[in-house]
Amino acid sequence: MDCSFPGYPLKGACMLDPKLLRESPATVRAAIARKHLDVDLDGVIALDTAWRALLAEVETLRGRQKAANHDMAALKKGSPEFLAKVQEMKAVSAEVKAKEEGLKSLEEKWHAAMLTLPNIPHPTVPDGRTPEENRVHATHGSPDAASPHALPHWEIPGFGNLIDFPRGAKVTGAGFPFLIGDGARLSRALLQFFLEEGVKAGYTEVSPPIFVNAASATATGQLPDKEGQMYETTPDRLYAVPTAEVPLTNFFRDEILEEDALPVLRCAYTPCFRREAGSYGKDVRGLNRVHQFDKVELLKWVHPSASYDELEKLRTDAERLLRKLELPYRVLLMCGGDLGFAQAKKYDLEVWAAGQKRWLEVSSCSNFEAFQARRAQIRFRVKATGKPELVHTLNGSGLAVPRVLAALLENNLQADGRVKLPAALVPYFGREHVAFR
RNA sequence: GGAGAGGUGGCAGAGUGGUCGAAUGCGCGCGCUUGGAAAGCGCGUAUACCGCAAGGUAUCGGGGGUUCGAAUCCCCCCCUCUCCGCCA
Repeated sequence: MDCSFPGYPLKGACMLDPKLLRESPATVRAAIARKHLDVDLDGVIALDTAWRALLAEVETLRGRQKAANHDMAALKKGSPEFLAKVQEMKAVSAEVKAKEEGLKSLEEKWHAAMLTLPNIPHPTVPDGRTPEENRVHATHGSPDAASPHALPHWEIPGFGNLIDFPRGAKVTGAGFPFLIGDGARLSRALLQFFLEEGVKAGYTEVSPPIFVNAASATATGQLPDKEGQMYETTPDRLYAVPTAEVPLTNFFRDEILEEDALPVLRCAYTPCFRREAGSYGKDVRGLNRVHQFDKVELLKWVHPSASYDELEKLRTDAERLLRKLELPYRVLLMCGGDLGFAQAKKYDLEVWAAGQKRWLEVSSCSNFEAFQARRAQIRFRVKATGKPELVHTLNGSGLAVPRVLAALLENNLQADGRVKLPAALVPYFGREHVAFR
C-alpha cells in the first residue's frame, strides 16, 4: 500500500536542477551561505561526478548487449556462431549486473545528496540569519488601537466554554481542543469567510483527501526530512495532512499542463495535523499552537515568468482577509536564514494579538519557483516549442483559523465580556457578538 | 472483504522470448492538392538521463527474478472494471 515508494523519487527527480550544480556551483554555494545551511557541497559535486562516470560505463556495456542482441536475432539459433556469442555475452551480462548494482547504490547516495541542496533565494531576499533579521515589509493598522480590555484569549472569563482543552486532552491528547458553541460557530464562520473570499479572488475551491501516501508526502518535501512531524496511520501507511498544500500540490503530480491553462489557482479547506514534536515553550499556550487546526490554503501553479507577480498577488489576497477582519497585522519579508529550505522568497503575515501583546503568524506566502515542481514533476507544455517545462508553484495560507480566532477574541473583547465581531464576519456568524457563556 | 477480468504512446488497439520505442487506426502538426474547404496523398508527431558533439541509454502500471536477450515467462505490490458481500 505504499505506491511503489521509494522507487518514485529516485527517477531522476531531485529538487535543485542538477545542471545548475554542474554549470554554476558558485550559485549553489552562495545560496547555501545565504540560507546559513551546513551542506557538504563538494561532497555532492564529487558524488555527481562519480555517478555520471559510472552511468556512462554502464550505458556503454548495455549498448554492447543491445548490439549483440541485434546480431543474434539474425543468427541461426544453436549454430556455432550463435553459441559463441552467447558465451561472449554471458561475461558482459555479468559485468553489467555488477556495475548496475554499484550504479544503483551510487545513485541513491547521489539522490540523497542532491536533496540536501536548498532552493536559491531570490535577489530581493534580505540577508540575515535569525527571525529578528526578517524585514518588516509593511504594517497595517495599529496595535495600540486594540481594545483596552484585551486579555490573552485563554484568560478571558468563560473561554473554556468555547474552547475546551482539558476535555480534548482527555479524549485525544494535549493540543486537540474541542470547540463548542460560539467557539465552533466562529471557527466555521471564519472558514466560510476565507473560502468565499478565496473564490471571489479567483481560486477554485477544492475539497481534497486529508490523508496522503508516501509518494505525495515526498513530492512536497514532508518526507523524508519531516517524517516525525506527521501523523501516520497503521496499517496503510497514510499520512494525515499537515496542510492542504500537500494533497493540492500533488493533484498535478507527474502531469504536463497546457500553457494556456496557467495560472491555475485553487483554494482548499482542510483540517491540518501536526505533531509539533520538539516545540515547547510559552508560545504554545491556548490556540497558539495545536495539533489539529483548520486552515484554508491558497495554491498557484504559474508560468515561470509570472511567479513573482503572482507572489505579490497571493500576499495581497491573504492580506485582504485580515483587512476585512479589521485586525492589525504586519508583513514580514523573510531573510535568507529564516526563509526555509524550499522557498525562493517568502512573506509571513502576522496578526497582532492584543491580549498576549505579540504577533502571531497566520499566513506564510511562498514562491517555490520550480523547486517543488521538479520534485513532483509538474510541467507545462511551452506552446512555441512544444517542449515541457517545469511550472512554478506558490502557496500561502488564507488563513489559519485558530490564531485568527484568538486575535479576534483578544482584540475585540469589550468591557461587558463579550466580543464584537467585525462587520465582514457578521453575515457568516449570524450575530454581532460572541458570548462566553 | 470474496471471485473474476484487465493495466501498452494524446486516445483506441496489435504485439506471448530476439532485428520492438513498439504495427495499425484516430487525433494533432506541416506540406501537396483546391477558387476555398472536405476527401485524398506525403512527411512528422512521447519522456527522461548521459554526452562539447556525433550519438548513446532507459521507460509497455510499480518493484524484484529467470535469460546471452523480457512489453512478452515467474514472484510480490498498486490501480481500474464486473459480480457478490458489507456499509455512511
